[in-house]
Amino acid sequence: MSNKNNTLQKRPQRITIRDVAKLAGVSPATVSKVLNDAPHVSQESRQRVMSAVAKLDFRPNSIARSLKSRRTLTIGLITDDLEGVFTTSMMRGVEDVTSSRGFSVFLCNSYGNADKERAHLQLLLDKQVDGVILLSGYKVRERGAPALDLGSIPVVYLYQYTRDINVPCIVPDDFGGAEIGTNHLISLGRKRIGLINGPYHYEATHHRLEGYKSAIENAGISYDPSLVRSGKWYEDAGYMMAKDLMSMDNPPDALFCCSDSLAAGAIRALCELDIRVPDDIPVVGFDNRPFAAHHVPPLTTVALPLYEMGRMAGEMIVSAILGPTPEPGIHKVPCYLVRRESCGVLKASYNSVRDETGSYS
Amino acid sequence: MSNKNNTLQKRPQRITIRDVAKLAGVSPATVSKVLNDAPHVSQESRQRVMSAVAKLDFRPNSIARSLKSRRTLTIGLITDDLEGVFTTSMMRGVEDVTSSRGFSVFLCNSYGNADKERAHLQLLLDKQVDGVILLSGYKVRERGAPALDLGSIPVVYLYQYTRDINVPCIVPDDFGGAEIGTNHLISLGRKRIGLINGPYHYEATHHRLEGYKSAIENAGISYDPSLVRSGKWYEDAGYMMAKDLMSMDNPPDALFCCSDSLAAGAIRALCELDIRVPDDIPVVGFDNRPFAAHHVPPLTTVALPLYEMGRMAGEMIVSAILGPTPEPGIHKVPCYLVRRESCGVLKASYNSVRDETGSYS
DNA sequence: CTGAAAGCGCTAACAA
DNA sequence: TTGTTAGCGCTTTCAG
Repeated sequence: MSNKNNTLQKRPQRITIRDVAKLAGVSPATVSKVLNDAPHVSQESRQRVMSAVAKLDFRPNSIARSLKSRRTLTIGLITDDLEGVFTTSMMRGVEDVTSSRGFSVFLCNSYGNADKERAHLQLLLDKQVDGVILLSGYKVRERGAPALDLGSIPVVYLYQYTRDINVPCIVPDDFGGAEIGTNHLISLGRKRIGLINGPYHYEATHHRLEGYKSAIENAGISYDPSLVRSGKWYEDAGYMMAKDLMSMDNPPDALFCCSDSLAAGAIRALCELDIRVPDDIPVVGFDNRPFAAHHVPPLTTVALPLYEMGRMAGEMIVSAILGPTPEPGIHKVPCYLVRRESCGVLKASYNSVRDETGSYS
Repeated sequence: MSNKNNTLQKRPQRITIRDVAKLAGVSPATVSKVLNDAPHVSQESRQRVMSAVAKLDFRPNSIARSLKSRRTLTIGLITDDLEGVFTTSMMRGVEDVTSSRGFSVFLCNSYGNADKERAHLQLLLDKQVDGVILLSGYKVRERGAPALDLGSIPVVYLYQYTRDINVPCIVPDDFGGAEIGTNHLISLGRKRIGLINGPYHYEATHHRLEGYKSAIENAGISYDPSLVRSGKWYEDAGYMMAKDLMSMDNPPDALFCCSDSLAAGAIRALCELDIRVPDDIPVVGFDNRPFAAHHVPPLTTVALPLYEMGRMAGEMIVSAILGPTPEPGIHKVPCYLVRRESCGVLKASYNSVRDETGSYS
């Protein structure tokens, strides 16, 4: 039974390259060439094909094209935590870049579960994706490789350190970020800068400590380990560590906190101690979380370049697919300072930041 | 292996159904039948095929399958605002459901721009998606239809009212949610409940007002319009409206705010006026934003069922594709109350909510 | 410059 | 029950 008979209800037969060929009075091969900007087509044929395409509103079927060309112009994006606080900015970066290059992205959420990751990867492979981005909310990833062997399909790690050194891996420049934050406090004339850091099982914690030291020492201040604290990333931990630091005989004259939550907790502690921010103690945070702009006082903070990281991951995966092959290994994306009132009064308007306490108007 | 820039690199030949057939000593058609659990295959052939599949680690090529079957088991998810505060929960719901049904989802971000939406839809059509979900962060959508005619491809609207009544449209039950919030305050013995609402160009605003009225009147309290305020959704607006309400000769004895931001602003105002929350004035918010759990005091709030809405959208689109055809028109998903301290002391632990001020440990 | 022909990997009639 | 055949819609030699 020919399916010309049942064109009506189910899936109306779409226009094919043959229809275009017929209307233009050329062969399907010629239409294909025109569609792909291939050479060796007369101006005349090209014109006729183009107008036939326009007239029929023809669009080539990507599936058929992919089957032949073995390219789907499709990538998979697997995230550990779709609702993670850092995830969407990176996703947006990936999506912007890849879609501008004509790629589509399959969204997969693994919940950090290896079985789910494997299942998603399998499906992606079946669907012949051209590449995969593995995005993590900076969780510690035990595994150094994807949960499934991807064969020759390129992979890029986003916000996730890995032991697999043959693959590009995009992370923030935590060292540089810590330098920037510390230097800002130094530029305010502070000499005893307390560091409120995260737990040491995070890579970032070590890099940020080193960046802090580097800035301190470059300023000719000697590193004093008694000014350094480490704990969870949460608000409460910041509160505790700040109280602890301020109770020293020779307390710090500024606080650099390695997350905005820590900074919020620290400021709460300072508040309770009747220490004014920023007049007595300026405070710098890290991350540039949306709430930082609405904190009281608004937080000066070292911004994580999440969107840029996402863009870079997108560019790298596209590059790995279309060439040239990107450099494998760690790629650090610079952090930048966002100045707000927790480090001194600003005259102009703040850096514009999405309104976190209500983003719909 | 040379590879010029922008030259598509082809990947090595994968194992095909013919390889399996050869190894199993049967025809490709038989392999296909086994793979698709079709009848009329001997137990013997089935066994041999299965073991050949296992031995070769064969996986059918979805692209080839799709070309033939005209089904891609793929849907498109277009969001107005990938970084919107309500977006990811819904996305997660969609992803959970669709992936459990064997579908993959293409993620597209339109930035609320019709041209971008059109371009994405075009690409999705080219890639032969089986269905599309249009997700909005509850922005007002001027257009009542997708930016591109999708022909016979099913569409579901998520968190977005539309004039297109032939399509399923999933929204929260704002009316019911407002009833729940208001009733909670009534159950606390309050009689003059102030309503701090959003702007009237949102559908939700009207529904919530009606829900409030309904609850009030069902409780035998007569509706007093002087207790109702409307303004932007933001914190500042909540502050202003609360101040205004509390300056009345006969001020409210409770406040129902139609967003958590409004509630935060209202509480700030009450604080300034030395009015205690919840003892003098209990306050209920709306949305159950992550910060609500960490507010001081933690906010009792009417939760938007975002994840459930996402799941429902996923179920509907799958249903529209595989049958049975889902009911078109508006589907309201019930809101629910989350009790925290802004309405009275709680003995037990709070409802568990993701930690918003630092979700990584 | 153009088009006929041969597939990409899989499915589905239809014969055997 | 099985295998043969004929495509899905497009690309790509390779003769003409």
